[in-house]
Amino acid sequence: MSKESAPRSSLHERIRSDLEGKILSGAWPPGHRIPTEQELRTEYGCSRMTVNKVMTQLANAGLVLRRRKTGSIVMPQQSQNAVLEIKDIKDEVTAQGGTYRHEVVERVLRKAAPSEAGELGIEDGTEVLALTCLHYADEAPFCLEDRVINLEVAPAARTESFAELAPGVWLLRHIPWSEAEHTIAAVGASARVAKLLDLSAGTPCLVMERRTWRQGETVTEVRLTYPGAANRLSARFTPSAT
Amino acid sequence: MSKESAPRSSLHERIRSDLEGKILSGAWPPGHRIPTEQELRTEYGCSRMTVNKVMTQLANAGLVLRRRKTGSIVMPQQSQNAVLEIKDIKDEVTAQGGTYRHEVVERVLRKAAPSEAGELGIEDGTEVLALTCLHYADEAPFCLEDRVINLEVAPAARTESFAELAPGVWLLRHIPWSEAEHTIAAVGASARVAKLLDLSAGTPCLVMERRTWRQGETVTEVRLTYPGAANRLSARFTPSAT
DNA sequence: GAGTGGTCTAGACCACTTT
DNA sequence: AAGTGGTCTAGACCACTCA
Repeated sequence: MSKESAPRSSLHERIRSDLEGKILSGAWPPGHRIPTEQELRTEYGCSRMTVNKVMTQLANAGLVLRRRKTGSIVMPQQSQNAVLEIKDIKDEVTAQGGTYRHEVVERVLRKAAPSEAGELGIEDGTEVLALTCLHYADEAPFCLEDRVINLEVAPAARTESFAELAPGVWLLRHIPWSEAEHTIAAVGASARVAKLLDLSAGTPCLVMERRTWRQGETVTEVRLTYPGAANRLSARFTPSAT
Repeated sequence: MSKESAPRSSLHERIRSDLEGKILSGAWPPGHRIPTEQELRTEYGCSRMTVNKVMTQLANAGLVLRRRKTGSIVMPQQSQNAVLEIKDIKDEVTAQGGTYRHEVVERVLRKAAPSEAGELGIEDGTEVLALTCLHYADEAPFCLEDRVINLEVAPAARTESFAELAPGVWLLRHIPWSEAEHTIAAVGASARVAKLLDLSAGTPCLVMERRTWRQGETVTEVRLTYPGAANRLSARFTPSAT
């Protein structure tokens, strides 16, 4: 069997759009039973593999719930779980037309303190690199970066100055991560933060802490402090994950 | 051709894990050329469809870059773009073993003011429902919710008291969303916020604004204000999207 | 022109779940 | 026992891109 015409979008994409539309428009409300793969195959005049591909994608995206024997239904209860994209610092600035630069304020090679080792989930005395950087937008400091790098996982960082590439970007290029954890909070600026970011003490700041692992080993832990009023984290997204 | 044994995990899952391991461990560094589908087919002794399925997933997850003729490579530059999950307010509390309740402080049915209509991207005079709610954890207020609902899209909200279900959850159950946008910032508590959340004015607070659309129409806009010190948003995730 | 991925098919067997 | 999704195959044609 051969196909005949030039498909602007692929068949499974068109089927997917069609089904997504029915779900997101509310035409098929949560809990609504979706035709079986056999029925869809007939409806769209294609093979079962093709509709199966679409349904698998929709299930991964969390739009439908698939069950054997009873068939698939529209996901009964959409999760409020949503996701916020965290952008690269440089991109944040340049996207707004600003000029970006960063500066390494402090660079200390030392052994992990016991408390630190516990936090990082590494052994006492493991060598780490502690960095403090300032990120500037149009020559005004707008982000303070306090970072600890596990040299056991990222030995190449030992001799890296981070003058050209900021630590975050450098790490991404050299050490792929497999898992990460974020925490975001609002805190008043400490004396140190106030001085470095040129604020008055107590100014509300957005603090993001991120820890990154590669295959179970901690790669790095970083705290990014932004003056809260001037800078925002934002993102636009859809409920689909695929 | 038939299969013989009981696969603990499916074949494509095992192939995927294998390839992911090679990429995430660094054995295949960014830019490394991945065997062609033909080679993988031979290596794993399966059909091309199966390796194609795996490679498609890895490409969707952003781990590999696929190109015709030249073949696929490990994604040269992992994006720092990551995602932060935003959880349901009630789940946030109960996950920590607290007791949760909410209270509707104010409920006003009115026509959208011109400025508001502009923000929401709706027409002047569209009827909206403005809500103010307090969310309590163990009887202490921990989140202030200011919400506007577009009644044109969600007419059922007109007669809903939101006494049982908080507005966020109610909307999820009744009006599926297709797109959303988040913004997070740190601000000092205003007099109004301080009073409602029982804080002193100027206390750093985490403010999350979320706007939700369904098929291009604004469904709702909400501002959630959390005392910054006590509450944090956090999430754990992997770079894979699939 | 040749190599690669993108897509699709027709059919098959299996696993799970409900009846 | 029967219905449904989960997976896999062998083969095919096409589209894109490089040489």
